[in-house]
Amino acid sequence: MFSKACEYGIKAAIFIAINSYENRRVSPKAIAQEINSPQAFTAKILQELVRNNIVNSVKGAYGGFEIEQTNIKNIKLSQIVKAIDGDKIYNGCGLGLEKCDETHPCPVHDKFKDIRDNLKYMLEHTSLDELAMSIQAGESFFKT
Amino acid sequence: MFSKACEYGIKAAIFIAINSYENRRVSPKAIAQEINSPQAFTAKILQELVRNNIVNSVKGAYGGFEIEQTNIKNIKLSQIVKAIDGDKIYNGCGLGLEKCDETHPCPVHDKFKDIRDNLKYMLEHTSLDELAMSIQAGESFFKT
DNA sequence: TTTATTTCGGATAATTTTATCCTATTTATA
DNA sequence: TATAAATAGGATAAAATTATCCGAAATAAA
Repeated sequence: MFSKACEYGIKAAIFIAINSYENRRVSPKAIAQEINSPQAFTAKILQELVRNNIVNSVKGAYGGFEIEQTNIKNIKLSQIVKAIDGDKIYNGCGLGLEKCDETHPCPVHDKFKDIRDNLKYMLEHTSLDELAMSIQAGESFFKT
Repeated sequence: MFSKACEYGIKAAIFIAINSYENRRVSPKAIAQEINSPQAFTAKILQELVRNNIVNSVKGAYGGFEIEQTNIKNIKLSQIVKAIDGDKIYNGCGLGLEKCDETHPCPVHDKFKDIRDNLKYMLEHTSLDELAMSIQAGESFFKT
């Protein structure tokens, strides 16, 4: 579904959100430990999230990654996914055709339509805030 | 969504089905041309479909790949996907957790539930026959 | 201003996926 | 039985993804 990079990116963003609500910046090291991901690779993905203005980074002592508290509710899963994996997951063709739409569909186009629309809707309507809350409430988990 | 191998496998199976209805066996070369895929790689994927009893191969002169006509209606997309990509697409965790279920969910588990269930249902209820018919009717296409 | 801390970013390596090539094996037919 | 036509399968290669390492740049605080 998502690439590993994207999975790490989503989990990292959630963890940063949780800490930003507590006014704490977090390091790639702390993030990687918490979400169970390779640290250096996670750091690369964080750079990508920074470039896409999803998280903010502060260099130097007492620095780290953070998200402006007022933004956490506005950030949608779709933004993170798009920043890392692009939008092929809900805009691409299920069978890899370059051009695939109503007028020139692949054999599974119609079958996938609802699923892809639902996926897109879900990603565009799920906020980082929701996900952070469920972790904080102990209702969901980063690691198995 | 699917791997390239799986995309090729699905398209190949559809093309074989169409030809099997006409009592024609097809070669990896003909398949690759029709579905726009690399021939040798496609041949590997065909072997996998043969091993999973989804298509039948006949070696030697006048040989090729075929599917028993009476089976075409019974073969579901889920069988092809499972043979090539496994079932992680609808049984795996959206964030890559080894163990992720109702009692120990990842942050997006609930959000993905309906989507994955719908995907699973669709794959399990879409037959090769349907897809072959839509191609034959000129209602869908293998290439862009 | 120096030092310690921290992210940034380039280089590289490992792994997986995708793709190619070549030979062995099988089989129908002449 | 010999031959031509096919698939099977092993060995590689290429490309993409995942992962690691290290020095440069930035920054807060002593």
